[in-house]
Amino acid sequence: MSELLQGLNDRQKEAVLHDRGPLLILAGAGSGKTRVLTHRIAYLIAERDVSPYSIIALTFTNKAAGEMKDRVARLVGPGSESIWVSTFHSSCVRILRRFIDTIGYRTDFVIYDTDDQKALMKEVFKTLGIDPKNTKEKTVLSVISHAKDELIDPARFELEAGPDKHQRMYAACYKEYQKRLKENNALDFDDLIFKTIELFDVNKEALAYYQRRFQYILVDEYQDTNSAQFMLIHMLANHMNENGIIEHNLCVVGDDDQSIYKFRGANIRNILDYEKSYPEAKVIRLEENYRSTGSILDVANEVISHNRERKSKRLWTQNGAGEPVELRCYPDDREEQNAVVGEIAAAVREGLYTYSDFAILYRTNAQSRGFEDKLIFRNIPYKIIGGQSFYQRKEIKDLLAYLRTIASGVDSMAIKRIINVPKRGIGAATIEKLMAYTEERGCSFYEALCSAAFVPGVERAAAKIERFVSLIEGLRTKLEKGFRLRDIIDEILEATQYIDYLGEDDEPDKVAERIENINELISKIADYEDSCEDTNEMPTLAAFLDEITLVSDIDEMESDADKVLLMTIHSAKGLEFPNVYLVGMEEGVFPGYMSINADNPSEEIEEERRLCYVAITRAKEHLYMSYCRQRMLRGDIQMSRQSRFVDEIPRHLLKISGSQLSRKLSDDEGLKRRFGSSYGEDEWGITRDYGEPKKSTRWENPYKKISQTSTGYAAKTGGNTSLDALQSMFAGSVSKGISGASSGDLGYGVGDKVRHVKFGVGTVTAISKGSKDYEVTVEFESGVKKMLASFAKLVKI
DNA sequence: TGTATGGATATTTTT
DNA sequence: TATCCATACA
Repeated sequence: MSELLQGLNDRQKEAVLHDRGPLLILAGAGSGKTRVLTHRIAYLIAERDVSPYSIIALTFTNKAAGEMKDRVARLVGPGSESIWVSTFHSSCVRILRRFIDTIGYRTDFVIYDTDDQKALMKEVFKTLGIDPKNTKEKTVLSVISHAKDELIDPARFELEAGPDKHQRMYAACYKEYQKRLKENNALDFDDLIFKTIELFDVNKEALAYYQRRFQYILVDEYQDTNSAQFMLIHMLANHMNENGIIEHNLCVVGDDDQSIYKFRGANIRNILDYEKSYPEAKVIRLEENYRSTGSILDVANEVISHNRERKSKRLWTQNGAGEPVELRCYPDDREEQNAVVGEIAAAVREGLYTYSDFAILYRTNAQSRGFEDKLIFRNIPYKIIGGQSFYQRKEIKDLLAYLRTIASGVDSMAIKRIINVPKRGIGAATIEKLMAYTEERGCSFYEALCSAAFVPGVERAAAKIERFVSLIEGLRTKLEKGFRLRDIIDEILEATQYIDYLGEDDEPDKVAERIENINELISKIADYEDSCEDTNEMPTLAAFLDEITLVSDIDEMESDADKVLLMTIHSAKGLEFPNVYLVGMEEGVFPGYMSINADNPSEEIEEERRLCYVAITRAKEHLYMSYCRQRMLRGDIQMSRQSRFVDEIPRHLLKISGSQLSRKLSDDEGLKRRFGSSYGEDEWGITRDYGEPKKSTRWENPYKKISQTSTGYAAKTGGNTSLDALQSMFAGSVSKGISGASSGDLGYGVGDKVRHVKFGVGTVTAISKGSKDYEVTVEFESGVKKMLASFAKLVKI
């Protein structure tokens, strides 16, 4: 027997051994599907003489792709590099970089992220005279995105829009938006898939080339594919071999119970109807779970069994029952946060677990805040996944915009982002005029910049623009000369004095963090260049930019750090943790009120239930679910009831709070005092009275008050001690007021009496240096005013 | 050109 | 409650 089959169960073996033809693997959570996929690939190569070159494996995340690549490499050894293991999007980029010129784009196209899309849509609104008050860019963009998911192009959208006013407006936006993307030689994320299909439609040779090449296609997380991705896969799989037979060597792996991305266009019918698309398909169910205890799986099975639209399946394990799943009820969200964080602290203190053994999962990002406060307060290292990702940070986007500007000749979005960052005195009015010129001449924005001197109305800014253009040109020359990318970045920082610019506003704390981020970007660039050296590839700016626009937060998660992880359930998909706290199990939170009040509640609730199933099955050893009697929601206190998903779990499967909680926390006086020893024993009868929620407890984040007055200190990084926080905050407020008073050229200084045209006589209390002007604080009789020196026209008396 | 401020607005988000 | 945006002033 091949050693590739060792240690696999019968079902898994069957999946690995399956020869030709369509295969659907229904892989329950934790059933070892990555193992099956990687072993299948290895088996094809080792035992069936399939060339690595003719295998493609498609995933949704870089993380999944990376993992699979590593594991296949270990199994296959040299030669595994020629297997395409990548995300849908990167695969499409790769294809398009080679062939997109046949559908009218240049092969050096740029990829627009959400911010770029929004900015572009803003311009579309302006040209079409759409009032952004009545219509939001985001709404239109999501309409367009859904259209693209369904492969509806602007022309067809218009056709189908009919007489409906809104639809017609969307159609107009779609058309204009697409036109502008093309002018910028840009594609958005959805286009990457859409345009690949368009390419295959138009350019049959290209399609035939890839069909011939990819004899074996494997797709991970198949339940999350949308219609466009479905089409793409099926086009590729529709290859007729030399005997005139279409084999459909298409192996898809997925779990309909874990389909949680409907809102992003995922079409659950793709997996439910796989056998309809391919009647000859073989279906294999992987139901043995290697991750969780029996107790956890019992709960998961119970919850998901309430869904109607699903393929029947029941997870089981040889792991043994383990500890029962616990359910807790807390008087309010604050108590929930304290209890969870306190318990983690206690468990680590006792040496039972390390911080990284714990994950706190919630339905909405907003719920992370409270837990974060408590973690900071107790000085527990943590990491919040999601929210603002690294590449969305201002300083990173700015620098990337410089790189993009250098890389592309026609992408205007990037230029507009940085043309006045740091401030160069090129304002909105100037840009407006340049845009008009662009429109008139049919030239690109950059070309307009180059001939700024001839653009009507920008004479005054022309010199400044020229300086900007020569900066970019200089950088381009360096790039062409073969300078390393890391040196180019240094060059940019140097030439623009970017660090100084950052220092001008924001608290010192934030500035330090931003500089930290910039350093991280530089080391990422260096990493990229080094990795290219290893593989003998030419490091190009374009390739680097591709790589990072297609990366996400969770891809970057360092698994070695000992930190408590906090994330939404969506982000947790595919991950596992020894101990999971599933918090906020309340009607209105989870399932969210949006799904409860949706037009098609049953469908939406089923999706939420799948989400719940995903959350439960993340836990390996312990699962703690909790809910609150009342919670602060959008400003006011809301009463809430336990989630219907909790109702769906038979009582005997749950350990409902009780003694263990209070015993565990006996050294935590705060909790003990508040809850009493019998805290939480009465969840099901809502009898016990917890009294009025306390407005402020001793667990309240002590910085909160201060932070509001000192322009909002917010600890974003994990592991800050409270002392650090206080100190840096103090430093921040001090340096804000009195520094930089060396301003002799103003004709007055701190302590001088001055006269203002409108406010009369006052005393200067502070002067601080802005980008190119001084900010003067003056105490008038009518009150304290802050003003820019050049505007204030203050006269010393 | 920058900032202060009021008003609207508030799931989830692999790329 | 907090956050994001467009608009009004200095």
